[in-house]
Amino acid sequence: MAFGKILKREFYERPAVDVAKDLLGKVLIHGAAAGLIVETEAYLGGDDLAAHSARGITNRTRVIFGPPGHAYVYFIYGMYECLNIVAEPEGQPGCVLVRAVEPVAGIELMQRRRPAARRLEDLASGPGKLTLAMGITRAQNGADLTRGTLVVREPADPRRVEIDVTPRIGIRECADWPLRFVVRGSRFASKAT
DNA sequence: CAATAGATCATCT
DNA sequence: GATGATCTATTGC
Repeated sequence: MAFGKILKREFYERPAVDVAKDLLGKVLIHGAAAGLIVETEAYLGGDDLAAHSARGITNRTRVIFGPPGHAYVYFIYGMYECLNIVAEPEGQPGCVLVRAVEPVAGIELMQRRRPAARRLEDLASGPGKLTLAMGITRAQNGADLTRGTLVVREPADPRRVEIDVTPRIGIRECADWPLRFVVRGSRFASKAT
C-alpha cells in the first residue's frame, strides 16, 4: 500500500475539534478498502447535548470516555452503523464522526457492498454509506486505530485542503453549533451541505 | 428537481 | 414505549 505512516496515539489525544479538522485528507483503511476522509463532525464533552456521551458513561458510551485513537461504532435507525474516532485524553469524552470518504482503493469491493450506489460519489458520501462500503460494523467497536486492520494513515500525496465549517447534520440539540468540517469543493461529501 | 414515507432495533425513559 | 449523529425509493411538481 502506497500510503504514509499510521497516525499515532498523540494525534488523537487532543481536543475533538482539532482532531476533526486534521482528519480531513487523511486515509481511512479497513482491509483492502481505503478512502480519503472528506467530511467529519466533532462531538464534545461538557454542554454538548447532541453527543451520546452527554448523559454519562453507559455500556454504549463507554469507549468515548476511554483512550483516544479507538473506534466508537454505534447502531442507528434500526439499520445503519456510524463510525466515530475517539479523541481527547483518556477519561474525557469527545469523538469525531467520520461522515464521508473519497474512495481510493478497493473500489470494486466497496461497489459490491453498496449496490445502490450508481456513482463513485455516492459510495461513501454519508456515515451509513461509509460503514457499509468499508465493511465496518459494531464488531469494530473499541478497535485500536493505531494497529490492526482498521487504521488511519497519512496520505501518499499530502495536499493542503481548504475547510468549510457548518452546523452538524441530523441532530436536535445544539443544532447550530459549527462543528461539521468538509473539504471545500469535494464531490464526495454528503449532499446536505 | 423537492418532499416524504418506510424500513427496523438498540438504547434509554 | 419513543426516539434516533440515516438511506432509499417513490411520489408529485
